[in-house]
Amino acid sequence: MAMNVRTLCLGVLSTGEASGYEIKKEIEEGMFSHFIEASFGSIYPALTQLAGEGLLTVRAEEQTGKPDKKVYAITDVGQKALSRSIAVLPAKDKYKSEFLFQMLLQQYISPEAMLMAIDKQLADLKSDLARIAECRCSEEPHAGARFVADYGEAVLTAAVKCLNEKKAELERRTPAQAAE
Amino acid sequence: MAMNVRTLCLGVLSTGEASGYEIKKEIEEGMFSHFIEASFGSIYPALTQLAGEGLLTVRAEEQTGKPDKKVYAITDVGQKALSRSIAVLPAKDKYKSEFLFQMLLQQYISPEAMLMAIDKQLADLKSDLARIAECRCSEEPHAGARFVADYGEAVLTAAVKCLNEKKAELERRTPAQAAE
DNA sequence: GATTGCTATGTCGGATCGATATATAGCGCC
DNA sequence: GGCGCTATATATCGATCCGACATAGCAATC
Repeated sequence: MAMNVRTLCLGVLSTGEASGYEIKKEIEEGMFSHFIEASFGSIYPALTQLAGEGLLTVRAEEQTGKPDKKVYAITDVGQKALSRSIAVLPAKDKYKSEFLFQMLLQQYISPEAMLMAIDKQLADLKSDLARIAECRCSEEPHAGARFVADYGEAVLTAAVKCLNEKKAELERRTPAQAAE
Repeated sequence: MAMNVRTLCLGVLSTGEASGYEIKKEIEEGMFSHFIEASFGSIYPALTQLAGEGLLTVRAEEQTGKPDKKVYAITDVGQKALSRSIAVLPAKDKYKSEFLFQMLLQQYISPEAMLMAIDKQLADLKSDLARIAECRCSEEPHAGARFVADYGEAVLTAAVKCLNEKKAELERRTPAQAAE
């Protein structure tokens, strides 16, 4: 599956027209946020390229009180290219975690630093869970959105549960530092 | 936390000396594999650079039946640099999934293609779980390794459970294709 | 009226990936 | 014997992508 920023933009635009800025927001806050990332430095060039190839149309929209924006919409050619891309068996998930790197090498840090890292991880996980709950309410729930929300919720909930256990265990062993 | 290939190499080498090739294997098969990735194209330059800066030592080792290898070992300076790096609060986890991208846009693919993707994802998750179980046995279990193994197991098990439910639900709704 | 924050587009250096090249050796296979 | 495949081992290089920065208009707050 050719999963690059091009395909990502086509995917977001298949749910409705949007500007580059709005695509970034969708990637950061919307349903796509749970399993994908992309920066402006790759989104804007990709949009320009896709529009040049006829997979997207551009429309300049003037706004009052805000800067003008370029609204992109997917074309039939673009939709077909997207369908072709997602018909291929997906590649394996990629997961990168500085947190687990730190936990694996915990022998080199203090118990306090470890507790702080765990608390930060718990906060991150919970904010992700909250975002999923928010998406469930705000967007009309089609099958795809429900699938992703359920999967994300299951995984994040399991992570939170495991971390709470680890934290309790750690506080039992170092009771002096447990009083935050 | 400055989490780049340099820090990654220092982290792997803090568990014992190794060649570039062995570091790659550790990243692919060992304890680090669950939350980190790096290619030869970034590992080899990083090792050369780190050795040039005195954070690593190099030793050419001749082997019979195999090509010679350069064995790298971490120095005191390197160990201190590693400790400084991991003392910082970790950045947020990064998770990229072509699978969930496909599931979110499932309206554009056939139920059969969806089932195949789910089966592949299940196979990937189970092979990851098997790898964790293997690491638990083969390596001597220190606190860090147990932490990472427990966390990974919790998350992957939850994902498998969720996917099995989704698959059963899908097969109830499309019983014609369910007979594989 | 100054600073901060949000919307919006874009560029650019550097980090990283993925494919490829090179070389040696073992193993099965017909 | 030769052929392909796999494994060990190092290295390079183009394409991709991130992260930081630049720019700019307008709103709100202080």
